Amino acid sequence: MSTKKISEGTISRLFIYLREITALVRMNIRTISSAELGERTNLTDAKVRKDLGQFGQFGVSGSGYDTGELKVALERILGKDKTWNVAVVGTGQLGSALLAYPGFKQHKLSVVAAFDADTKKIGKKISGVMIDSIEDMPKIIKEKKISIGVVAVPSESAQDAAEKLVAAGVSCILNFAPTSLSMPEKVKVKDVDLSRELETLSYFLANKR
Amino acid sequence: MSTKKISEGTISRLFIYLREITALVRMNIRTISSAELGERTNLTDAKVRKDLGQFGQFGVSGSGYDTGELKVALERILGKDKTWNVAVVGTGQLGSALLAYPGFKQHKLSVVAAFDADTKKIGKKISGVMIDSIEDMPKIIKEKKISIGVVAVPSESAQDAAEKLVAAGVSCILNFAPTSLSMPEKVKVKDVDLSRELETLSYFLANKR
DNA sequence: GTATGTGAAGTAATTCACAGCT
DNA sequence: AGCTGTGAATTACTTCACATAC
Repeated sequence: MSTKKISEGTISRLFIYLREITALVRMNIRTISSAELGERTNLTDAKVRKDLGQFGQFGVSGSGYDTGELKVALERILGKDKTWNVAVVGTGQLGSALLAYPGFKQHKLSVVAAFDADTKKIGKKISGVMIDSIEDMPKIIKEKKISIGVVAVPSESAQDAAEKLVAAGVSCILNFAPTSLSMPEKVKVKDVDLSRELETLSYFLANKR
Repeated sequence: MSTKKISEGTISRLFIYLREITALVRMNIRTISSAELGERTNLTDAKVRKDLGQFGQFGVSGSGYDTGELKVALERILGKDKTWNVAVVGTGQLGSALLAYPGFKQHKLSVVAAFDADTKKIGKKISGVMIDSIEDMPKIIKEKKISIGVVAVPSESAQDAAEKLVAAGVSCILNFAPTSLSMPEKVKVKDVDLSRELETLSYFLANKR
C-alpha cells in the first residue's frame, strides 16, 4: 500500500475501467491497450496509463494489459472483495426508496439498519429493514458493525443526523440533503445532490452562445 | 456576458452560495462577508471571492456583500429566471421515479414528454406525462421545444437513446445509465451515477489507514 | 513494430497575501 | 479598522513525448 495521495478523479475512473474490463472479460477479449481502453471509456490513453500506474505496473510493453489480471487487480485495489454495512437515517420518501434500491447490494453494501425520529414508525419494517429509534443508534451501529451512514433527512436535520452517525462510529457519510455538512477531517463525506446537477444544466442552457 | 471560461466547480459552488444567501435573506440578514459565507458553506473566503469575482464586483470593501443584491445577481447569472422543457427516455423503475420527482419543477425544469421502446406502454400516462413512441421523438422534441433529455434506459441502449435525443435537437443530456456516452463537443452531458458514489465509499473504507 | 511507464511540460484550480477602497 | 478584488505563488491535474521493454 503506497503512501502517495490518490485523487478522487482517479478512483472514480478506476471504477469506469473496471466496468469496461469486466465487459471485455465476458466477451473473451484477453488483452487491451491503453489507447483502446481510453477509446471505450472516452478518456485518453495517457490518463489510463497514469491512473493505473499509480498502483503498480500491470501492463506488458508492446501488447497492452491482460484483461483477466487487470480485473483482479482493480477489484483488489477498489475493495470490491469486502462487504460493508450501511445505516439509513430518515425513512421518508427518499429513505424508503433507498431501502428498496438494489444498487447497494450490487456494490457489496448491505443496508442493515434504518433510523427515524418519528416514534410512530419505530418497530415497523421497510423493505425488510427494521426502523429503530435514533436513541438506539450508538448501540446498533456498534453491534452491527456499520461503517457507512446515509443521510436522507431534510436539510435542517442533516447536520445533526450526520453528527450522531459519526459519534456512533461511522466513518463515511453519504449525504442526500442539499446542504453542506461540516465534519471532522477523518470522516469521508459524499454529497449526492440531484438538484445541483439539474441546476447546472439550466446554467449551461442559459449561457450557451 | 464575459468570454472567459468558467469552471464547473465554480458554477456548482455558485448554486451553493445562492442557497445560503437565500436563507440569509429570509432571516433578514442584510450583509455578509466572504469569510462568513465561506464558513457557512464549508469553503474558504478566498474561493468565495474568486468565484464571485469572475462575474463582476458585487462586494463593498470593508463591509462585505449585500445579501439582497447578491441573490438577484446570482439568480441572473445562473439562469434561474427561465424555464426549460425536459424529456425522459425510458419509463422503467428509474424513469417512472423521475417522472414523479418534484425536484424538476422546483428547479424550473418542466417534464413535458416521455418515450419508451415498449409499444405496450405507449399512450399510457405516468405522473401525468404521456408516453410516446421513440419514432415520434423528433417531432415532439421540436413541437414542445425540449432542450434537456434524460436518459433512463439500460446501459446497452443509452448511447442510442442519447444520439436520438441529440439528433432530435436537445443540447443537454442528463445520463443515469452507468456508461460513458460519446457525444459531440457542443452537447452538455451530465452523468448521475449513484453506483459510482457508493463504490467510492467502499474504496475509502478499504484503504483508510 | 507496438505499447507501456514515467519524467518533463503545460494547464487549471486553489491558496496566499496585500494594495486599495469604504 | 475591516473586507474586497486580484496578481503572484502554490498545488493539483492533464497531456506530451520518449526511453525502454517485449
